[in-house]
Amino acid sequence: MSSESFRLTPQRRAILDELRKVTSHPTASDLYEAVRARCPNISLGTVYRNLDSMSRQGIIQCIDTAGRQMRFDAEVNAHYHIRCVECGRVDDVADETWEKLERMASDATGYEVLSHSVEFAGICPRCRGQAESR
Amino acid sequence: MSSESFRLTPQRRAILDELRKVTSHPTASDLYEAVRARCPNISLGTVYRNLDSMSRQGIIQCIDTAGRQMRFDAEVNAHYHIRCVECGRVDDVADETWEKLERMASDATGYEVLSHSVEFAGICPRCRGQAESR
DNA sequence: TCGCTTACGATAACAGTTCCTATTATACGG
DNA sequence: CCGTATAATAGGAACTGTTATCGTAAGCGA
Repeated sequence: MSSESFRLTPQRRAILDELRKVTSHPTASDLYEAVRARCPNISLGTVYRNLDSMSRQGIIQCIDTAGRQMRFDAEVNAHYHIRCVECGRVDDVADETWEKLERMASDATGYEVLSHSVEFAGICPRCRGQAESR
Repeated sequence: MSSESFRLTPQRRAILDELRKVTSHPTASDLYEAVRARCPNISLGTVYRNLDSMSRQGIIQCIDTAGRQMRFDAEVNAHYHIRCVECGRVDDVADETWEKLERMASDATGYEVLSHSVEFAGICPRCRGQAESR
C-alpha cells in the first residue's frame, strides 16, 4: 500500500525551514518572499501547495484568523492567538484548561464540537509604540 | 455639521429586513438572493455597500469568521459564535463573564486588547443527522 | 424648482488562493 | 548505476469574494 509518498524536495524543505525559523505566523506570501532567497524561482503555487499538504499531514498548522489572509505555524499544538488589528501580526496566547468551554458550547447549541479557537484583537507593542510617536 | 446623513432607501430597508428576519448569520450573497425577491435588479455592490455602511454605523454586526466569506448579524451585542465545518452555518453561543480573559491575554502578550471572539467549530445538528443517514 | 449630496446599477479592478499543463526531478527496482 | 514511473515543479490562467469606479437617478433643503 503505497499510501501517500511524499518527497522531501528542496522547495518543501525550504518552506518548512523558513516556517520553523520564525514565530511570527507568516502568510503564504511572507514565506514565498523568504524562501526565494534559497529557491529564487520557486512559484507561489508551490508554496501554497506545500503549505496545504503539510498542514493536511499535521506537520504544520494553518491559522484561519479573521484577517484576509491565511497564516501558518510550525507549532502544531498551540491553539490561542492574538492578532494586531493594525499590522495583522499574529502571536500566541499560551494557556490550557478549555475543555469545559467546548462542553458548554456543545450543551448550549446541540453541535458536536470538534475544536475551538479564541482570537483576541488588539494593538501589538510595536504598533502601539509607533502610534505614540506620531 | 451634517455628519453623515443616511437615507433609508428601499434597498437598504430590504437588506436590513431580510437580515433581521433570520438568525442564520447570512453571507452577502445569501442576502443578495433574499433581497432580489423584493428588489429584483438590486446589484451585489449595493448589498456590500449597505452592509458595510450599516456595520460602520453599528446598526448591524459583521462576523469575520474563519471561513472564506464574511457573515452578517442584525444582533449587535452577541459575541460568541459556533460554525459548522460542513455547511458553514454560524450560530450563537450565549454567555458572558469574559473580561478576565482579555486581561489574561493582555498580561501574557503585552498587547492592548480591544476585543476578542471565541469561535467553536463543529457539526450542526442538521448536518449530523444527514451524516448519520448516509 | 434648482442644485447638492447620497445612492444606485453595472461593471471593472483587485487580492488571495486554487487549478491547469507541460516539464523536471526524485525515489526506487533491477 | 541506470531506467522508469510518477510526484512535484514553474508559470500562468482562472476563480472567488470583495471593493472601487463611473455615469445616472433620486431625495432633500433653500
